[in-house]
Amino acid sequence: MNATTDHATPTLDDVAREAGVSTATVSRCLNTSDLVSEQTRDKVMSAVELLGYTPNFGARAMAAKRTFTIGAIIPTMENAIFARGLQAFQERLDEKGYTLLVSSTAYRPELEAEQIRSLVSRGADGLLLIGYERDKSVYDYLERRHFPTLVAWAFSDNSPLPSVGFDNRASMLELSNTVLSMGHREIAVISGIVEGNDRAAGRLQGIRDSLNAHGLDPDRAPVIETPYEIENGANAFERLMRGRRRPTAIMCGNDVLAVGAMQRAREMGLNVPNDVSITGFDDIELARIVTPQLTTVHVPHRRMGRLAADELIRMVEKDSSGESSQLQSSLRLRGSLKAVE
Amino acid sequence: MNATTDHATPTLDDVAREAGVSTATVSRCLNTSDLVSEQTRDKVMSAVELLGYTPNFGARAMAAKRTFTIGAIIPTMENAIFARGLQAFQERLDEKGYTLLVSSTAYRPELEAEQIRSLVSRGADGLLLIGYERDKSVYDYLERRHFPTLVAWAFSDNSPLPSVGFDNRASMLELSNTVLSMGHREIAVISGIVEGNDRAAGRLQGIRDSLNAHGLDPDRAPVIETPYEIENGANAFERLMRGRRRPTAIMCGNDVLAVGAMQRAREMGLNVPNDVSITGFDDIELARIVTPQLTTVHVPHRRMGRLAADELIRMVEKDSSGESSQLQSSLRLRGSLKAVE
DNA sequence: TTGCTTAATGTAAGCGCTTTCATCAAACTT
DNA sequence: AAGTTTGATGAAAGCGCTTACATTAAGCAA
Repeated sequence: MNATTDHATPTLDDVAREAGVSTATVSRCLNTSDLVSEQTRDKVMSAVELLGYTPNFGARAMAAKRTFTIGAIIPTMENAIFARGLQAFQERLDEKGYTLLVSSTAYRPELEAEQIRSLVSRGADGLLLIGYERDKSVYDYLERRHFPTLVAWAFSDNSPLPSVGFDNRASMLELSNTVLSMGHREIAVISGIVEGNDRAAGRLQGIRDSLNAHGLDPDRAPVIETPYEIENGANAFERLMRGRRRPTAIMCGNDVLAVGAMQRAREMGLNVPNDVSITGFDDIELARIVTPQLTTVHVPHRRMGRLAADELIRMVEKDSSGESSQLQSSLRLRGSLKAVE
Repeated sequence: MNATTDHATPTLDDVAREAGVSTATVSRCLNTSDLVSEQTRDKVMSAVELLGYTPNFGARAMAAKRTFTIGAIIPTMENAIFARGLQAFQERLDEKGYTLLVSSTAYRPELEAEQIRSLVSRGADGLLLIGYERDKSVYDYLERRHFPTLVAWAFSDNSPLPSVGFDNRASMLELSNTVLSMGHREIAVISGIVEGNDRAAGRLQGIRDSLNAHGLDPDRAPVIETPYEIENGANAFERLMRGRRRPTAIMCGNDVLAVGAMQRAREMGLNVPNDVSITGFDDIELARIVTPQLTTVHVPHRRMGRLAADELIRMVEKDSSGESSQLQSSLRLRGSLKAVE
């Protein structure tokens, strides 16, 4: 049984034998090819080609203690919230010769620790996490191993890890100020689940601070917390509109909830923005697809992704112990928000 | 320097030493724990806990030749086309103790071969691919290794691999028949890129066959091929509507293109469906978010994902050499399609 | 010519696991 | 009591790589 008819996956040894050199030489060809003479390299590469050889990743990782793989754990892949930023993150990693491994917690923060372990055990060289709110034990685990880890989608001065993101509270506060300046006084909020999610909490706090600053009692504004799904936004909208104090503006924790709200408004025969104004957060593609277009907070997702990739690679390659950077968001005023008459 | 203050990742050896047993026993605890006495197991588990030990995936894969990991390669993660099906696929894998590794070709089929190699080298036990149209060398590579591989999102009798999917041509033919039966005679098509994409090709062929069956010349219908992105759908729409023969109905290769078309229609001041009817394919969430709602072909994505997971696991565990199954799609007639007056 | 440097390659250890096989004590047979 | 089975554990090989170190041949200076 020779290598060509053998059904097992070919190994470095097979290649070495086929090319008539040692395994060390084959390995050098594949990794540091300038250490090998051209003639030998050709021989080896032909053998690689002939056998259809692909290096075994696990073996390589074990021997080299390096994988050129970065892990990222995001709360969801379902909707587009993280898509653009992650795409940019990935593109930049690719450019620099790294591979991205993504996993999702499906918004169950308790799964994160397990997924971190999984990515670490798979040999990831570094890790991207979303937001800084998580169990201390997770930080301990990463700390103990000196594991290069970066936080994105949130920025805070007292994050235990370097972060690349924006100030969720301040961004939402700005939007809320605008809403109030348009004469709205009956504000309702459809928020993401705040527990374990600093971004959602920050956004909600932004609204409360804004109300406070305008002399309104934040505790009087109805708030519904619900997971980021279109259907949930729709249901929350209906509940709010059927409530005692009918809001003139509903501020949503993100665009997904806002789009759900708009959908239900249409189903209920309510006109946005004439009967009620609706705002979102993130400025995903969806925000400009709905009718009317959605007023929201634009986050520079692509830039955030690129910056995160650059910084994380710097950390992995020991050129940095992790620098944080803060990005600015900006308002996008569109048809779904209208001044009170 | 003992294990507790040591910064390196703890290994099986460390655990064994801490627990005062051999590495074999620790390994057995972690894998086939019924072979170990309760007393020993407790000792070992405490040590695992204490050290924060996580097995090294690569080493484990190398020794066990098994990873309980399944790879999937999809054309894009950007839009929601594959999201629902993949989600169901993943959920079913999870239930059965497998982990999913996803990578995307960003609609560049030439990247697929490389990604397959990457997943194989990472030790995937099986592979899910989308559609059956790909270079023969890819099939050879998989064949040579007897690598368990399943095709989804397409069904064809002569696929070189077992497949779980639906008949793209027949599905689109049915929709097209409906459009024609509503009196439309000036049909235009916004198709995905056909080359290297059997699903897109099948759908286009379905329209052509339908036209033919109705005594219309398929070659007279304008067709624009463009990648599946909202913006592209919008641009194609504009070109078609500014063309010489203005269509009364535009059939799109998927919902993403259709939504783009609807968006541009609105921007151009055209009313859907009064000025022009628009149809999609896939029935993703977006189809019911736009105004008017989109007429499209509903594909049972979740069921496809689950079936694919079940069958692939069966193949991996050698209980099956791969059975194909065909799913039925169904029409969703909504506001974006209207009969010609 | 001799000795020294350099380039190209080989040898072999070791990365962290799983698993076969051997060992040994305890628990049964008869 | 002697032999046999059973259950729990350990020793060590080997999975497929990378790399430190050793070796060899070639090139060069003096």
